[in-house]
Amino acid sequence: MVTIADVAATAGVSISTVSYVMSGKRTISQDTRDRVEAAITKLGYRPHASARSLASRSTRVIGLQAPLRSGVDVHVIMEIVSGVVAEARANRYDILLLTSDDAEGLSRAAGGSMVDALMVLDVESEDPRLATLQELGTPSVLIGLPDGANDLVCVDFDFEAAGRLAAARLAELGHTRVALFGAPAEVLDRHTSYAERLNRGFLAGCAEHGITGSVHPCPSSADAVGVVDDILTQTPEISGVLFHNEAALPHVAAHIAARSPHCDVIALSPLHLVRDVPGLTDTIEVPAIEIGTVATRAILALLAGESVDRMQLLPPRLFGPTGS
Amino acid sequence: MVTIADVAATAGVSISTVSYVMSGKRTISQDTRDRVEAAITKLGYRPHASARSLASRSTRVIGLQAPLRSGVDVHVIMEIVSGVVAEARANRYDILLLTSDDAEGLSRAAGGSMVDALMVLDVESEDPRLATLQELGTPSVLIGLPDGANDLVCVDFDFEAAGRLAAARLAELGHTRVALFGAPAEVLDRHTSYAERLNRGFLAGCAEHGITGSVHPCPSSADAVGVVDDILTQTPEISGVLFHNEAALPHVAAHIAARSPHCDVIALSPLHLVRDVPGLTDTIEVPAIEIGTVATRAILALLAGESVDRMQLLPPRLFGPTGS
DNA sequence: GTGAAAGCGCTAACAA
DNA sequence: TTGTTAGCGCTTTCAC
Repeated sequence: MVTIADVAATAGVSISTVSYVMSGKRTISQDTRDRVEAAITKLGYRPHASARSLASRSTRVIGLQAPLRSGVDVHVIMEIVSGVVAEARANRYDILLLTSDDAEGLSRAAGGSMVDALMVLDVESEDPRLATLQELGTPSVLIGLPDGANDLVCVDFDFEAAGRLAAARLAELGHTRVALFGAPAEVLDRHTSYAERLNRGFLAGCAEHGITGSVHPCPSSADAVGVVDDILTQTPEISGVLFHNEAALPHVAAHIAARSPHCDVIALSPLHLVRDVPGLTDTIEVPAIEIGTVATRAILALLAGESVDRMQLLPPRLFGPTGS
Repeated sequence: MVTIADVAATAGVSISTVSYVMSGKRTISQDTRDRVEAAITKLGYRPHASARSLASRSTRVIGLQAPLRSGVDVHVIMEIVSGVVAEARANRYDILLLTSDDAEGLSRAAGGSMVDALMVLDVESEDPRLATLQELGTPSVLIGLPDGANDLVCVDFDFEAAGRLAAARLAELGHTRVALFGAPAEVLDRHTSYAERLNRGFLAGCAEHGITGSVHPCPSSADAVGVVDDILTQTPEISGVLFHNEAALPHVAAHIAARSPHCDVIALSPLHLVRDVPGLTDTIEVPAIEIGTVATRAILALLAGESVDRMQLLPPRLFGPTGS
């Protein structure tokens, strides 16, 4: 293994000079810098991450607790994760994946000094991990919006505003009886924050516009077609729908278009997933990659000791069938 | 921060004794052991991961390069990853997520001693990362099956056998003209190993049973319906289909059942994704979690210096509509 | 059965 | 502008 001492010897300088060339924390003469960099390249030197983090008390690793649970939208999780990884790497951070979605995984990573910061996805309204995060004192960012006061930084899509926006749009289209088909029952049972906020916003938006709205859980499987069909049959007045379940959308979209051609359907989804889905009136984008990017920037800001907004909600945007 | 010295002082023993209590590499008297463990608990001691790995020359971290690319089946990737994480954690290993799917990410992680081993998903037939892995000399396992000789350990589902099995089953059902709707064109263009193997096995199976088979790329979007429809219209003799595109399956399944009720459809998919999809004759399971588990066991075996099969292909299993 | 002490490879004072 | 050196917190020889 090539060590900093090898580089120093090859370049004919001391090891601290090599260290300072790499960190840029000291001014180095051009000549010295050149020789050191040449030696680094020649030897293929890579600093030993553990040695570095032991000495510098910083790992340049962010712990990411992403759930691989059922019912949660895999595409969205994947995109958030890829946004996180990309932004982290762009700032020379790596990602340690913690999927056991319990608090112990968080303490293990932080307590063992494996990470400089923690990011937690899919936060529930009353999430037991929050207390752990507070105690740990490790810089942390949540993706999601738990209830109650806490001084953790939260980043999320503004699902409540999205619900309102959809209701407003459906009212504008002239509908007076509308419905939200949303997360599967198991997600609501866990009190997943985003699902509850979307429901709340949608109903509030309906009230504001004097129209009647209802919300219905929707399974992610092919069963969704039957569920949706039943409800549209039972309540034939429903003429506008907000649909938020990426997994079920392909099953359902064509079906609604066929059975109720005059029904307007707004999808809440990452745009690329609905690009070719027929029968959609509009789409409200879930900016999944951006959520990951913004959350990561928040972590980087915390690590840099900068002040960070305790809550950052990305506003919804409405796109027509051909793109805004 | 609590260090091993604090524990030693509290327990009234030396630092090395604490270390040996934790590692179990030395026999310790019951009394000493009790006092040390009490001190560890009392102080909430967690060994510093970097210090440990610097001294022991082992990180207990596995680098996982998982693509978050388009066209690749997200559910399957997610399940493989969750299988990997679960098995790794069960053996006290953590996962460092490397998504930039280039060779540089691998050298960075291995060269910087951030990981003890590497795992690479979604290997292509001629994958530029293989040369890097060979040079690095880091214990590595591929999920996928590249062409050509290499001494890397490969784990995958036996897509070729699955193709054969599907062809045999369709022949058994009496069909003489069958088709495989498979991966999107962009996946084939990248020469992704599994797609090519599936095609090969399917066509070979058809030949073996004296029936005519054809293979067709299939987009993952809602467009799939049109593509499939066109082909079934152009070639009305097709009466049996093997379908391998999880994303498109929900769009297409009901459509085929409706337009061609006598057409048998076999899905190649993780079982839980097809549980409620109507109109499927059979399903060949893609055991995604198991792939992750088996691949991780292979890495653990390599790390333990045990001998490992250079190629481990998980055999396909056929399930009827109600399960096996 | 236990302790003392020499590193592991790096960073960052402190010195020059 | 550069070098010397004391740690960072642990593992593991060597010694008792």
